[in-house]
Amino acid sequence: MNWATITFDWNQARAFLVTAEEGSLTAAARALGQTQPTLGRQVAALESALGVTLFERVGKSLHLTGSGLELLDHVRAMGQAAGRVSLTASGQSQQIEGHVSITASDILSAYLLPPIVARLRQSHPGIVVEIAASNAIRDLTRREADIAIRHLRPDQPDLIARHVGQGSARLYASTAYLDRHGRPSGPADLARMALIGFDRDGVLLNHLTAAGLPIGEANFRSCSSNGIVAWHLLLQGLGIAVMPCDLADATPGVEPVLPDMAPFDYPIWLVTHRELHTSRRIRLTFDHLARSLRAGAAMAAAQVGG
Amino acid sequence: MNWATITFDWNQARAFLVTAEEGSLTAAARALGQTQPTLGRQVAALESALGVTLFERVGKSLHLTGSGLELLDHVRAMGQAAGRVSLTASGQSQQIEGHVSITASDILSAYLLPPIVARLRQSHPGIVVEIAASNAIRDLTRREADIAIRHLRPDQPDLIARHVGQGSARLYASTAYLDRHGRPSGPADLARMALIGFDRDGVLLNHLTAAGLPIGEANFRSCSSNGIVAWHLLLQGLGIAVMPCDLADATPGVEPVLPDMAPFDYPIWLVTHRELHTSRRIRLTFDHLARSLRAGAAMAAAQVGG
DNA sequence: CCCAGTTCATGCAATTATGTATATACTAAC
DNA sequence: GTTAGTATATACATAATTGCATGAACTGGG
Repeated sequence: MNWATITFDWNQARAFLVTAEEGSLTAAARALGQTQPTLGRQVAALESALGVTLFERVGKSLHLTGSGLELLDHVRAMGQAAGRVSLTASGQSQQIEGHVSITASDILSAYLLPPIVARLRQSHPGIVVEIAASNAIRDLTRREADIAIRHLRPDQPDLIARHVGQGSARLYASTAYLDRHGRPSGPADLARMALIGFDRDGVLLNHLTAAGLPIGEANFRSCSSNGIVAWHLLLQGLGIAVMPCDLADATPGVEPVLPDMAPFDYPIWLVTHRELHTSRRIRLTFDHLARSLRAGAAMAAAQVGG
Repeated sequence: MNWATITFDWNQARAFLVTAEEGSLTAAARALGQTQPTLGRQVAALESALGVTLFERVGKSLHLTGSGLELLDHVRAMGQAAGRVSLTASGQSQQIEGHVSITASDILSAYLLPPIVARLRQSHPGIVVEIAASNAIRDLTRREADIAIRHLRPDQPDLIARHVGQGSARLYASTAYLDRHGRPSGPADLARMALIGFDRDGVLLNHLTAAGLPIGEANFRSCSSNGIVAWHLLLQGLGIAVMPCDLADATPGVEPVLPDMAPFDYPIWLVTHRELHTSRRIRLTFDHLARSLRAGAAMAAAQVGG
């Protein structure tokens, strides 16, 4: 191998990659945790080292040149390989100390995970947990998180999934709202009531009409893709929403709507990347989450049953 | 993309790659033009950053751990992508100033290229030429040289080849040797004479017996894979060797053996990588070599014919 | 036209990495 | 056992890189 050809500065290549992908030096600096002057100098140094103009400086913004576009392909390949290095390294790392990122829906993140993480950090203070609360599904194969809590069984072969239990959800509203608008005695009464939705694309609507509820788009008077916002809309008496039983049942001033209706059951899956499951630190977190969620789901099931 | 995962130091990754491939920090430092302490610190820093032990320090030598082996695959992919970056960059570079490496057989390198390179450097002082004299075929796809002079038409599709003429070779010996051992009057007389070979694998022998010469392994009394050494063995009167006509005919004290025999003709191909042919600097060198070699071959052909 | 909001470039101080020289440890051969 | 050869670790002075603060230039909106 002719090593002389790869003696350009690889960190400068990374600077170029992130700058090109993010669109500006400032954004790249944000993404990499460096500063804009540093990135600017690194890209300039790479241009000088390779003898190629990568960006055209047209005042404010940087525009990729044709040469830059050609090079970007290969630098992107470097980046993907670097990602695999990082993934494999995390998997191989047998240290307990270190960073673990968990992604889950915002409601789960806010109301279920904190006590679980607290116990984990008590028993293993070296583990630094980052919770990425998001209702968008993070791509574990792109390393957007180490562990994900999902409600669908993942089908990608390079992911490991464990079914840790069943969650239940029902229709809830605040006592104030029900006092004002009356408590529905059967599904038919819902037609005239206000519902709080999660999104605009009607997934929730389809789900509810499939359960035989006589509602339409007009029933959704407010909505938020953020589950916690939806929860607070409910608390403020803006209407009826589907909420996890264990959260709603434990909240004073909130009561189930149509309590005799069967709850919606959803599975809880714990998912991680196959490579990461060999990491002691991540496996430990994974197992702790599995135990805690299983216990929590059992407790919630007991609550619902009782 | 989650850039946070690739924020480990990529130069440290390169240090690990070259150290693992070369087998020691010292060798890696040699290969990269750095020093052993630097490489040692970079590898150690990478181990610390990734939380993985890459090498086991058993006294003198470093042994890759299992984790290191796993990671090496992906770091190697980074290196290959880096090589493509470098290749593409050289191709995209429109600068005349810069480095061009040429590989050719040692005889060609020593006796034919220097005046050609001298003229090139006179007209374009910014071009720094490196001549890699080697009878081993360098791999242009691995960027072991920018331009190669070959005697076989290359068949790889990503290489560009131009046929720049025909070279001629004959059997030669020093006048001193022929005075001592007599001048053969026909091919049959060669059986008792000393030949100078290029290598041990008999390629030359096959070539000569195919031409109808009655010789065997026993005729090769001396040999060197280095063509210049073989040439000096000839000059010292150690026997008969196949040599390019334009070199031998221009050397006093050297005369052809069996001058009526048809010369061995071999093609001269100029080869470069498809990517590099878009580079102004390399294309200029390529064209200069093509012109010069074509003229040289024509001149030599005229010499042989006359 | 001006102004807020961004973005890239530059000067300077502090940090960080690098090379030189040297010490130490191991292997192989006589 | 001893010695030459080779490899990795450490101390310190030097060189390079980084971040901060600031300036300059462009975009879009009122």
